[in-house]
Amino acid sequence: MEKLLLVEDDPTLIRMLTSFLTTENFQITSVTGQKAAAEAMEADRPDLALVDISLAEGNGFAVCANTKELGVPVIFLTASSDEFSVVTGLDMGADDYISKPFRPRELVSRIRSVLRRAGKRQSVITLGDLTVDTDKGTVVRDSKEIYLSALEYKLFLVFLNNRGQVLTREKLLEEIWDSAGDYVGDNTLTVYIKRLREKIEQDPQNPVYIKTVRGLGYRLEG
Amino acid sequence: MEKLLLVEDDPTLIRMLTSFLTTENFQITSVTGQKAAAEAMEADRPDLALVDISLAEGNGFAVCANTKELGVPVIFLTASSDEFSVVTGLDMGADDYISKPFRPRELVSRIRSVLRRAGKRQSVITLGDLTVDTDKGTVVRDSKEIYLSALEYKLFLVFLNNRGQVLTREKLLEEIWDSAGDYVGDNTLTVYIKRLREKIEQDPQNPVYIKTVRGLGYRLEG
DNA sequence: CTCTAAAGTGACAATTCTGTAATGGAAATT
DNA sequence: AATTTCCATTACAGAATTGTCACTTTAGAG
Repeated sequence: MEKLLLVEDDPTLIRMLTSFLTTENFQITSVTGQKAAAEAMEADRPDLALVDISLAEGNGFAVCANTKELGVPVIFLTASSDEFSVVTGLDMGADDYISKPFRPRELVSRIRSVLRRAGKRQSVITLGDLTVDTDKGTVVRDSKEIYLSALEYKLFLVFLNNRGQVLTREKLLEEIWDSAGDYVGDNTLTVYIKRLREKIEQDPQNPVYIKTVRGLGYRLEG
Repeated sequence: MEKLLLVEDDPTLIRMLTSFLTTENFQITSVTGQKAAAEAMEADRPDLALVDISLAEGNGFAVCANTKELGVPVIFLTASSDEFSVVTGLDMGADDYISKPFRPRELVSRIRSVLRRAGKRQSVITLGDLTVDTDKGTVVRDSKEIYLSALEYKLFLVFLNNRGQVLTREKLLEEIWDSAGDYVGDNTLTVYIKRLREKIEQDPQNPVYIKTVRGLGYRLEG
């Protein structure tokens, strides 16, 4: 069941949308104003945000910038089919756009369409002088390919998909030696970190990418 | 420079759009009717298709189904903001939708927005009893993971990203032993195909996924 | 400062990967 | 039917991966 965040001022519209979208099996949280939106975004981590452009406090575009950072897709709601808003919104990276008054069925279609696309990810990820192409399974440093073994590559992907977050040793062991549970020794991971650093870091002794967070685990700087 | 395919009956609109989109640095090919669209799709491999729903011969939805198979994103053009068309179009997997009359600037914004998203790919690919998660770097068969070596995995990715197409031995050698050129022997590839088949096929002697096309190369059935 | 827990390192066998060569078999051509 | 060509298979060494151990270093707490 998908969580939607509705950022809207008009109480009537909030009531209508909440009621309708609930029957369509979405879970709705609604907030008013830009600040509340930012907070809810952090706390709730919705799967998609519906944002009214014409907010009293702050404007919808600011909310959009915020959601883009967190990787949450956005659909804009706007009062008129104002070309300026459409162009600005889409160029900012909004995922879709619907102008009031809209038919509920159309809104649901657009929501589903955006959610479908949200399951996709950029196949090329860049990080400093590193470029990972998950489409080809390659890692390039300084425009020449470096060879990672199967497990080193998997380990690196775990970091890439959790950039900026601290990953505990347990979590990493689970992710990579999954089926085996904790059969492999705890130190094995340490050794893999070392090996990975030796391949991706300029100076493995002073890692820039994979930082160790003593007592907690490791974190990939993004 | 991106290639667009315009599928449209109205000559006036064709002329207008071609002229305008050319100044926006797109390369336009325009066709009339569903059959011509299918042919151009194969021959031209456009980056995006603009499809008018109300075609005289065949209808736009049929064209959409075709483009989806080839992985080409679609934007629908429609005469009126007819809710039925929007809902049907989006539920079919159209990437966007714009109703006539539209402002040229808005169309360009939508095109750019769709092209931006098109660079993304599904991170989970399913093929019969196989599931590849390019986000985790894993391959699962029958709900249990199978281990592919780094090169086997890369080889498999090349096939997955070119499903249904015959890949010559040369092309495959280039893709995987790239930097080395043709240093590795020709037979090496044959051996890798065998190894890959042994891991992903139920009956490696009678492959279901990786078919050999005698004299040409190999093809992954999709 | 000293001690201790946590993380890093180097070295090691066992296993697997990687590329090649030699051989065998099937499809197309003559 | 014989021959050629292309692909499949098997076998095999050298190289790399994988997991573990014993040991050193480092960071932080007392």
